[in-house]
Amino acid sequence: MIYNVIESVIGHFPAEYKAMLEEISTVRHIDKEYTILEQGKHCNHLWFINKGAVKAFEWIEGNERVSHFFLSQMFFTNYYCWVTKNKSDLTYKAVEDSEIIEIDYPKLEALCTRHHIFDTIGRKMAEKIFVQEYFNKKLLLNYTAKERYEYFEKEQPEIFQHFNLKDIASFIGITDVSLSRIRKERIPK
Amino acid sequence: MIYNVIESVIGHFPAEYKAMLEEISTVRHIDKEYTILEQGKHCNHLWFINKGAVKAFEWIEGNERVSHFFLSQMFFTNYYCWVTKNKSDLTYKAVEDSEIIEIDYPKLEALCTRHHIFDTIGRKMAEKIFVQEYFNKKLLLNYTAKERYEYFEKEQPEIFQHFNLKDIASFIGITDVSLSRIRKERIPK
DNA sequence: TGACGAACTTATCATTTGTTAAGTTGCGTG
DNA sequence: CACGCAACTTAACAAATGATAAGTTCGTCA
Repeated sequence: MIYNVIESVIGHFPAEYKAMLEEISTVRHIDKEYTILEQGKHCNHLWFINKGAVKAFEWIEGNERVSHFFLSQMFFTNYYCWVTKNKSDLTYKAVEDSEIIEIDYPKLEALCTRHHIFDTIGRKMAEKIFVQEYFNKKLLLNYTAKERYEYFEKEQPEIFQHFNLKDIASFIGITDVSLSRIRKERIPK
Repeated sequence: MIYNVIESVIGHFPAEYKAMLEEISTVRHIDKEYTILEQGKHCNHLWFINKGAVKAFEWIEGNERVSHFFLSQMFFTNYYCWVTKNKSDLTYKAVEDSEIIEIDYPKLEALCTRHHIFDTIGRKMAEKIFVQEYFNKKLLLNYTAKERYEYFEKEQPEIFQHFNLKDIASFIGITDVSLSRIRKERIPK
């Protein structure tokens, strides 16, 4: 539930604010393969996944380069777009039939200026996004593909239940063929 | 000048606030190789470089893995520490004799709660740090070592005037020997 | 139920990067 | 001034990853 996630970050979230948030939110049921936001378009929403799974990727020389995975009970948006006001560098696509809450960003900004609590939520979320990016950058810089694979296998096994190995390979920074080789070498161990 | 940098971000920065900032700041002259913040210690400051150059790195299997370069007229700190309250994962060291302004973080936080303008500065800076990390992560994920080298050579040539090639190689994610090879292959072109 | 395609694996060879060690250059310092 | 050291390069070989193509498995759907 979206309020559980919010309250885990800021503590109690009063009913009056819940009502405000609901006013600018829409629940959407989307099919597998549905494109939520396309590369080159502006990002005007914040999303929350009630059920399902979403990936974010970029076209690099004809291949999808996956940079983010989002699962049930996660918020997602292109924070880079919000900060820079640029068009989206990524495409966001559902990999399963999903139910998402779509929150209007301009209206959310308006709430932020009028109610400090929304500002706090926004800041805390931005901090979480930063730490996530920072961590993943360190993983890419400091560890081998094999170590990165083993990390995700051990620490984020849920990913393997929702995304295919080609997308996971891309996320790790290697090809699907290389990942297959790494997986093979691990079995006799 | 530090105020030019601040005003480039938020516009006019009134004299009364300048005085407040100066009260919690100390100008320090440090030697080449001086360690400003050590891995494993808490990060309680924000720094601004009046003159000089600073690198941030982490010990990975006996090698320095450089993750950040900072030059004159730049702010720097370990933002990850501020967000998570963890001890520093990086060591920050001057690579030249430098002059830096050291700003007390707890006192800065106190100013933030009392004067909204400091909060705004903090948020804008955090956004810049995020975009920087995001960009560098994309560079690592989407481009080859050679492309990354060419990017820095073209877009950030100042780096080459202050940091040695071993540190630059580390920053790009390869060994100094590999970087040397890449540089060699480029000359006959 | 049978054909197709997506997901994944395997094999082979090319390319990139790492590792080790030796060589060169230039600068600071006793 | 000469010595030593740090920065950088070069060479030879090893290891990791990419690219291409073919093979396997399995679920979907006409």
